[in-house]
Amino acid sequence: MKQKVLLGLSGGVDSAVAAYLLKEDGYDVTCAFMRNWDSYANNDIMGNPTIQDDVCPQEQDYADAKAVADKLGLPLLRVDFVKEYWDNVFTYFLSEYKKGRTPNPDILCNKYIKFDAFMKFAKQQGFDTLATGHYAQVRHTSTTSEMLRGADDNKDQTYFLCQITQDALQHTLFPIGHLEKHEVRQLAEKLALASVAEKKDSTGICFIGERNFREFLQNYLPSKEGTIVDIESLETVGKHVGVLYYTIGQRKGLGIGGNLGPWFVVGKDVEKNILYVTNGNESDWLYSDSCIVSGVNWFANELPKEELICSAKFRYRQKDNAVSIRFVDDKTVLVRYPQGVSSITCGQEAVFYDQEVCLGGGVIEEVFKQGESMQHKINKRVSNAS
RNA sequence: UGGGGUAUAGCCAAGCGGUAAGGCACCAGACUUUGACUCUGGCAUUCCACUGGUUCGAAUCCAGUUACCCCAG
Repeated sequence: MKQKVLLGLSGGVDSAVAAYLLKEDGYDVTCAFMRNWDSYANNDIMGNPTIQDDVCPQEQDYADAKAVADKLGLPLLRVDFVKEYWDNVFTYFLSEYKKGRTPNPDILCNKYIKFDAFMKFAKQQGFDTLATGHYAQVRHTSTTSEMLRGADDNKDQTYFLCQITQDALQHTLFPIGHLEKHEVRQLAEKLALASVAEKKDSTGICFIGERNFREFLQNYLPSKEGTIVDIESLETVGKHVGVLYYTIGQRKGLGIGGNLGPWFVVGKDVEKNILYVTNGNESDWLYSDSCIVSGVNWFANELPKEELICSAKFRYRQKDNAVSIRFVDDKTVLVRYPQGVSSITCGQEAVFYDQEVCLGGGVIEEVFKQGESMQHKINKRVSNAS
């Protein structure tokens, strides 16, 4: 009997080709189009470039997905996790921003929606396996499954998948993970999947889309003007419109002119509504050498007992950083990188790799330099001056 | 109201008689399933504080006006 697979079909080229490959491999494939965001119900008005369009992008994506499913002769379901997305992803997203941190919603979307809510739906509907068009690979063994980077290292998406459970991984297929993007497009071309073959890669928050980000946040978090202070001289160098809208390492949107070159955000005081910046991208205030990562999801059954030498990414598409990590408890690791890495941001994810294997990842809680938290360094600098 | 100095795009800032460098900011693209970073392009068609003058030709020289700064009082 053919294995039943439920494939998330987004209306993009990757999942379309994944559908074809699964079918070729002899699976009994059903497709599902997911809708997780309702712009009107979710008050996603400001900063939304398509809010006035006649055809909303989601429906266009559905039409494109439908065309693919029809072309391949596969059934297409529609599923709706708008409530789950709001409750499990977006609520957390906003609460993190309110704390002055910078969350990564797409990692939560994979954890709670695609590989949890959607996975449960699949099981209820009698599917053995879930598939998606991610650039990632799974290696199944008798006891566990490993997640490997996608073969196209320019498109590798394991970073976003670091929080899915071992159990979910065991029931997952990534049909295009061994391909490179241009091969996927070629296949789509060859199969005459006209609706998606030349479609531009989607960007922005998954299921929400490209937004003017500051305006997007303003739909949910109030503006509150304040000062921008140079952490070096402690002089006011500009004004901001809301400390929550900026992130560590950010250059654009500060509006600071003058002759000192570009400025970068190094920290913020949410209470006092002050944004701290530094001059030049080589500034010491941007570089840290260790951090604490919490809520770690580790794919292997056993946690390493000793310090482990591996590599890490602190943001998507960042080059691998050489690190050593040590578990301080079963969900928390201390990550060290004495060479120094710039702009590591609390709330973002640190994801660990051993060569091609994605080991797991967790949320960056606190960032240190020479044993002192970057936040403390800022606080100390400010209080020493006053 | 003595003397000296400076006035160039939103902010800095080159230019010193031959027809407006550069940086920051900003805007637009590219890159990108988060936020960022990065890259590329655009950004004073000339009233270069203002008004006259010299010159084939001035932001650049001269005179006056105005504003600000500094040193003296």
